[in-house]
Amino acid sequence: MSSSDVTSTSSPDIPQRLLVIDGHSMAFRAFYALPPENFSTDTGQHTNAVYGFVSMLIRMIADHRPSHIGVAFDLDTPTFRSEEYTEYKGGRNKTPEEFHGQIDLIQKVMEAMNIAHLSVDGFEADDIIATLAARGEQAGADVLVVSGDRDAFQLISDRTKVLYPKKGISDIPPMDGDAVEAKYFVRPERYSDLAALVGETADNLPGVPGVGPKTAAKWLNLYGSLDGVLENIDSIKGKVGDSLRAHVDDVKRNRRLNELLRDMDLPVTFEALELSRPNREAVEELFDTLQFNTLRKRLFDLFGEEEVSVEEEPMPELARLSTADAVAEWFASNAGQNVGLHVATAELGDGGHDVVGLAFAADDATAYLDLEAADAATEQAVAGILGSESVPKAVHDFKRAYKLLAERGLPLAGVVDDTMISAYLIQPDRRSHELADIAQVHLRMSLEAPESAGQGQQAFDFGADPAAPAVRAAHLVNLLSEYLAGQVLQRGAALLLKEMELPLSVILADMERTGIAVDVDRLDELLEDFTRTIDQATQEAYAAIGHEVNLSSPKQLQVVLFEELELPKTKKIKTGYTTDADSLQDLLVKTQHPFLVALMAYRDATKLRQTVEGLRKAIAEDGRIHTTYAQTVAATGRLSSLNPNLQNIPVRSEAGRRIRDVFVVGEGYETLLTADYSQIEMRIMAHLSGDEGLIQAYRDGEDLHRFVGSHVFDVAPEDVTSEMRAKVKAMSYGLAYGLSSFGLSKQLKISVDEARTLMKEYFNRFGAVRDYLRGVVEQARKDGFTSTIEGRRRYLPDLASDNRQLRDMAERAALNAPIQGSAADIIKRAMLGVQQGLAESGLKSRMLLQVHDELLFEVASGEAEALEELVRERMAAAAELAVPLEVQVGIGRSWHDAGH
DNA sequence: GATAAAACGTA
DNA sequence: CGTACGTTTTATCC
Repeated sequence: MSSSDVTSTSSPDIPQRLLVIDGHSMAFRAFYALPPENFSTDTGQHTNAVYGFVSMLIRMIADHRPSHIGVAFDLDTPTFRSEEYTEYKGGRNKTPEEFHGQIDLIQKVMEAMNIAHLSVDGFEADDIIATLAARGEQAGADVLVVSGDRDAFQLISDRTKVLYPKKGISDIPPMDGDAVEAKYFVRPERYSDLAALVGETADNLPGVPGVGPKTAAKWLNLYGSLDGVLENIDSIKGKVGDSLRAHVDDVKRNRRLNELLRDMDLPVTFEALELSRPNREAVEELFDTLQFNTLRKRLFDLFGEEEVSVEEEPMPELARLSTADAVAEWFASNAGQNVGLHVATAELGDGGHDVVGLAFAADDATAYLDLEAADAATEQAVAGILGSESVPKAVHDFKRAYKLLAERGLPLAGVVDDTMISAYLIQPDRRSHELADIAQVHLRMSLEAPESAGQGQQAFDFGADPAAPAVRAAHLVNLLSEYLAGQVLQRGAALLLKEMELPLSVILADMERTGIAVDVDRLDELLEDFTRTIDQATQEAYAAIGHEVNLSSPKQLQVVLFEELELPKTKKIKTGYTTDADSLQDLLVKTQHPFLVALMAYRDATKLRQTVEGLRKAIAEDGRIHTTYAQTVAATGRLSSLNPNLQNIPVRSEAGRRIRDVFVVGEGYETLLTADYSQIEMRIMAHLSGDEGLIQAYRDGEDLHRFVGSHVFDVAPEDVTSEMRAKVKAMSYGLAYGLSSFGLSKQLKISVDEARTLMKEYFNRFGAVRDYLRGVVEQARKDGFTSTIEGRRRYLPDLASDNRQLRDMAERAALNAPIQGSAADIIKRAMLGVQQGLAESGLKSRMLLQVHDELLFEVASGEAEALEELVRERMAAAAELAVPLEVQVGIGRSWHDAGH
């Protein structure tokens, strides 16, 4: 049996999730987000709300993957609420002219998409929503209500959450009971009571003057409910008590009106809300008249990607581990096998995550441990399991799990597989290695548990209980680990996984947790400085052209440069002509126009300010910046750094280096120490090519570029000019990237002929390099992959593509991957060696950052000399090449000082 | 409101 | 028409 993602019909094997949307609320949101003047058809019908609505809907379906959807709309006719209270929802502004007709159009789109929409005379959309949500719950589905109306909070339960859009609908966590309580100090069941007391301006329902959520919540929590408050109304003291007594009728009325009906007599069943595929023809026709073109593709892409799921074995029965004995027993009875582990988390208000439980999956058994409910003995027992090297575990995203557990004081060791890393080693070019994706790709299984597999056990009820999804994840990790292990072995990556990537995860986790200290005051000074420079450059730019323009807008700059100033055209890009830094420099040389000078100064300074602002925001409570290293992103095997990216902190310009100077040694440590490999990629090229000349030059410790220059230009080494050296240097590095003579000529601003001659001379003298580069591509075409020195592969199917551009790109990637990748392997090995050395020697100094060929350390008091020796030795010993690995070390109070 | 494109910082 | 990344801002959608 197979089923698809969003189009699952009556197949019972996907957990049901109902999305209930407040149609008007979302339409208005869309309307005010998009300017109506930019969205209208030739007939003059505005479509901004329609466009925004559909755009958001697509995003919501993609994000939340509902099995059922219902959209509720209000009617213009009176409702039972306005009958009772004529001012209900009064005082609202009239809907703008441009909004007219758009609700009708939205409903037409819903019909074309086969999405149920409802409106009922005499009732509000909110009542329909409440009724649909209730029916969804009765049918056993999870419910997500999308509404901009706070009254919807009363619907929140174990099964129902509310998406209350602040700005957009993306990337905001749905509100659950805890979120309501955090914001309003009462549980969702009491929210309507609170709203009755406080009032709701949006509905024109005045509350008790002087009473806000805090006071209302205090009363409600004291007396249990609004009824309780009213029963004790005379015992409430003070001005607010008087105020309450004076407005008690308002409160009662508010409470009557804000209660949503959950049992309306609706003409649709829950089954009728089931999401099916859009009616393609109807959508095509409607989008033709609406003149929606880009949305069409997004919509069909959404429904186009069919995910196929295989019929699967039932998931093993779930054990709840709530005692230390239960933990010990479970692991004893599953001893000897790799256990899939998933760390269950709950979202914190600040965007962080908190560990709430642990799910385990062996081959024939699964277990969940609720850490929030666990007593000390149970936690201690599981800590013993987690920290045990002899209990083998498989995890998805080991580094994250390790950090999460560490935050809670729990260890994590004995991890023999990380399914994320395994998947990455097998397919390093994939953009996502998330559990849901790789489970789909490798197992054809969905992260969402088939309900049938649960055999009706409550254990697999996808309600508020975090156990079910966590156990499902652990189960998939268990299955994936077994499957991927075979693949990893087949592709010769087993050692990379076990001896490099897995131990590295721990090192990276510790580096991330440690972070690096920054001097906040200096950072703020820089911000001011750069801002001043920006202002000045802005004024100069305006003065040069006699009017204002958004200097950050390439589009507007094109108009200024190529239309107003009629400067020579630059390189063509999709949107016209480029205004990038290289081109501006060219234009400056050609025209000397003062606007260009000001613009370039503006660009420099804004870039620097952005960097500073980003760093400023990234400072944690401990005064340090904690980056996150991505271990499974770069296709070559490099790490990448994000939130913030600390691998692209400026260093080339003087102003940029001032930013490096704010990264400083932290409290309790003596200084920073930086160590970087000298010309590691060139050395790898010398090694891989086996070129005798290059190898000898490195062995003799010669200035490589001077040496190469003397051969290419046929002069004595001492007669190599700095210009010659620069050319050769650019060419040497360019070769590792697949640089063409055309590209070289552009970079060096020389003729293509001259560039070609230069390359020819180079290859005449260093023929092994040419042979190597040719051989790499040839071998890759034959094997389908390239390999680094450590055997890390990159698969390049595009080498066989008919598309010339794709094929050329793949060839350049093939040239570069073994070089960049080998360098990545070497520094990873160095990190392992250094860390081991630190542990063995008992030094207190610690590794903070990795920047591809550089490691930055925080040096403990008195350890500078010992650390330098250790780092030099371990980095140099990270690989056995035909040439020596040279390491440069610098020491200083800041990253800048250490590096210069 | 969501997404694509341009620009630019690093190795 | 040189590889590998991440972040920010603006323009676009009709």
